[in-house]
Amino acid sequence: MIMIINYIHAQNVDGYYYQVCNMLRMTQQREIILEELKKFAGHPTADELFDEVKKRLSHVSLATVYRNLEILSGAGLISKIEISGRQKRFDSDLQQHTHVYCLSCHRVDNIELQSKSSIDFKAKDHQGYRIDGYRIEFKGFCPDCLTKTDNKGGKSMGCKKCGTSGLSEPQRKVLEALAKSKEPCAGKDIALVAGMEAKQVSCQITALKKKGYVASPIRCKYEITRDGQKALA
Amino acid sequence: MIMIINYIHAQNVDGYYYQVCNMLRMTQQREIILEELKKFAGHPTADELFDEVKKRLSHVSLATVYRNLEILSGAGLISKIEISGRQKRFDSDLQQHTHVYCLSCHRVDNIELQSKSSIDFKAKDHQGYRIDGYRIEFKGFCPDCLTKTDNKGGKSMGCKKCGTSGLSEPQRKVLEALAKSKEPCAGKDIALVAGMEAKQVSCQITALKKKGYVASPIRCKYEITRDGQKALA
DNA sequence: GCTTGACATGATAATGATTATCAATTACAT
DNA sequence: ATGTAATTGATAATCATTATCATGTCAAGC
Repeated sequence: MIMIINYIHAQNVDGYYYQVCNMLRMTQQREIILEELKKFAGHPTADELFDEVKKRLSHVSLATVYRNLEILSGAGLISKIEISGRQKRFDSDLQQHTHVYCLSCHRVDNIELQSKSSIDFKAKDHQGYRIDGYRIEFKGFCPDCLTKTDNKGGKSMGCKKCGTSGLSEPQRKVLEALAKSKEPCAGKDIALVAGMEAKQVSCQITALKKKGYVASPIRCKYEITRDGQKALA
Repeated sequence: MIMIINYIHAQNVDGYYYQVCNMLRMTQQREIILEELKKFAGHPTADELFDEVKKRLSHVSLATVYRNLEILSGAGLISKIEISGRQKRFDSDLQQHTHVYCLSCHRVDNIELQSKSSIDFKAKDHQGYRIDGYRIEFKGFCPDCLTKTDNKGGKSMGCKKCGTSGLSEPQRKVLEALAKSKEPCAGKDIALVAGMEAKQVSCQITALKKKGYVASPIRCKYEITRDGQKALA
C-alpha cells in the first residue's frame, strides 16, 4: 500500500519554489510500530516503543523506530508529544486532547477538562504567525511520585566509570567510612577512616547528600542514609 | 547575598524522610545570567544565552550556564520552557502567560489570549495526580518560516565527515556532475560524468533532494538547485 | 586569625537522545 | 528485465546536556 506524504520544499535555479512529494510505503515495520503504539498504555518514548516492537520483530533497529516515528508523525498518522525539553513521546490518538505531565518522573497521561472549560481559543494578535493549533497541558506530580517510595524521578545520568550504584571511588570510600560508624561523624573523622584529605571528603559528602546517600542530622556531622546503605550493597 | 533554596529529599537509616536545605549564593555569573535573560528578546536556549553571557564574562563555561539555568529555575527565579522535545528554553517572566511555537524553526514567542479566553482550568478527574498548574501553547509557523527564504528551519545535524557544506564525497561528485550540465539529466548520464555506479547515484540523488540541493523538473531527470550551487561553492 | 565547612567554577569527560551514512534489500514502474 | 525509488540494519556521528574533579571563594565557628 502506498500513501502520498511528506512534502520537501526545494528551490530550482530559477528561484521558483516547489514541493517534492514522495511515495511512502506501509512496510511491516511501520504496521507493527503503529499497532504497538495503539496498544501502549500511555505515551511512550522511542526507546520504550522499541522494546515492544522488538518482541515482534527481533531484527528491527532502534534507528528504524526513531526514523519511522518521525516519518509517521510528519505524515499525520500519529501525534508527536513534545512536553519535555529533552525527550519526545508519541501518541496514536490524533484527536485534540489534554495531557498531564509529571514534573518528577516525566510521565505523561491523558486528562479531561471539565466540560465548561472546553472552548476554542484564539490568540489576540498573531504577530505574523500562522497559527495551526494549540495545546493545553497540566503539570504536577503523578501518584507514584507523590508517595515517593524508592522512585527518584526520571532518568538521571550516572557515570559508567562509577559502576551501577552511581558511586565514584572516592564516594564509595566516604560511604564505607560512614557505614562503619554507629554515630554521626565529622568530616575529619571520616577523612581519618577513609584515608583521604578532609577537603576531598567534604566535596564527596556534598555530592552524596545530593544523591540522598548521606544526611546531616547535626550540623557538621554526617551519617549514611538507607539509600546510601543500599548503594553500597 | 545568600538565599535559601533547593530542598533535596532524603531518608535516614531510621526510615524518616526529611529535607536537606542548602544555601545558594548570588555569584557574579548568576547575576549576569539573570540580567542577560531579562534583556534577551525572546526565550533563549542555554547555548544562545551563553553567547551573550560570554561577551561580559570571557572565562565563563557553558557548563556553568547550563548548571545555573537549572538551579535558578529550580529556585523559582526564572521559568523553564519545555515546548520542544529536544531542547529547553528559559524565560525571565515568571507570570503565567501563553507562548507560540514555530513548528519549523522551533522559535518561541509570547502571545496573548483574547480576553474572553482567559479562564481558569480544572481537570475533570485528577487520576491521582497533584496538579500544580497548566500551560497553553499555540503552534504554527513564524513570519520568517512563512516566507521561507533561505531558512531551512531548526538545526539539523550535519556530518562533520562531509565538511561545512553538509555533502559527503559521493554527493559532491553527483552535484558537480549536475552543475556541469545545462539541462536536466537522467541518473545514467550523471553516473557517466561522475564515474559512479548508477545505483549509487540514485541513492545520492535521493539524499540531495531531501537536502534541497537537487530537483526533478521532469520525472527521472534531475537538475541542481540554487541551494545546491551554493553548497558547491 | 586560623581552621573547617560549604557552595561554585572551569575544563573536560561522559551520557542520553537522536540523526546521518552507506551498502544492501525490497518493491514499483516501464 | 531494467531502471528508479523507498526502506532497512548496523553503526558512526552529533547535539544537548550532565557528571567529575581539583581548585577557588566565602561564611561560620572556635
